[in-house]
Amino acid sequence: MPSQQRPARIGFLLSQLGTHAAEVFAEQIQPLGITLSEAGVIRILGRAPGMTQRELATVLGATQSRVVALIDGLERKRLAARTRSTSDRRVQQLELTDQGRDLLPRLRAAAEAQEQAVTKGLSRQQRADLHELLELVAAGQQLDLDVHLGYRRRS
Amino acid sequence: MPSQQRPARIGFLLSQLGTHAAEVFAEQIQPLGITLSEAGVIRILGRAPGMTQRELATVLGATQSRVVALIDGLERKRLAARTRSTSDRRVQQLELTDQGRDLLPRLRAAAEAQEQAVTKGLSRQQRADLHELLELVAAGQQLDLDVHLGYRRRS
DNA sequence: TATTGTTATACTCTATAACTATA
DNA sequence: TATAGTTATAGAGTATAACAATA
Repeated sequence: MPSQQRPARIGFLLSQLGTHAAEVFAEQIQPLGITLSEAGVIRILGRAPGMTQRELATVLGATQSRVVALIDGLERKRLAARTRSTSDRRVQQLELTDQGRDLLPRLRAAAEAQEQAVTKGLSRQQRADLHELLELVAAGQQLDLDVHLGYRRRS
Repeated sequence: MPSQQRPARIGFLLSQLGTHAAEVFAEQIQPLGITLSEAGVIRILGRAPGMTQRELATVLGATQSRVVALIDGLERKRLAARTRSTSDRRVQQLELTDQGRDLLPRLRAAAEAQEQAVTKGLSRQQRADLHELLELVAAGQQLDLDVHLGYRRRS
């Protein structure tokens, strides 16, 4: 029997299960040779090719210098590429390479595997209920579900 | 309309809402002058005074050197104290100071405020359902609900 | 020899600010 | 002047490994 005196709160459970879910996903993508942050960028660029670095920074909630480092890494891995915009030569437009695009289905498969692992032991109905309630919580928090915030967690 | 093509999965929602919940809690404790990690340590020491550094490392899933830094910080803030064990002088036993113990009710209040903020917009019944489902997920993942894992999230 | 804690060191993620090239 | 991106630098948090004191 642990020393827990009262039942864990929803906020605490969310925080802990969220960390756990991210760890499970990180394990799934580990064979792909990319980090969680990189996976997030690849997913975003897969959906919105041609995005500028500043736009990506806004979507991620990250600084521009962080985006520079992130794209540097993806370029080194030949997964993304920068192109100077012809209309405004200050701007870098971002694209996935063919190799980067090849990762998209593998990221979806990893997400599916994570989903199975995390909801292990829940019935189909329980999964549906949980999904609905989490969407409801997200709606109440005005969160943009299109963005992965995991890496922004602070100490 | 965002570019989301399919509904967010439970794993993704958990990860994102978990980060958000942690951020909300971090805001709540910010006036207390402690970090999330420190709040976790204070909570643990409040429940299990006399714990050794190695035990704390195990509970946190952190390294011993991380615990050294963590306790150094709490000692500097006069919130925790080390005492050499008389039976085994290699061991440091950890205690909260009076000042550290004074934080316990304030941490509980912060957790309560977080809970209200995160579950805003849910009915009493929906909160109960969500709580039950999250406990079920946690049980399936063999997580120790006594420990805050947030700071272990990797990139 | 083994264990507890500590220190030294390094790597990643993050942020701020100074800098460049363009506009 | 203002903006997009870059570089330099610094501060957390994390990990590993070498070390000191004690068992």
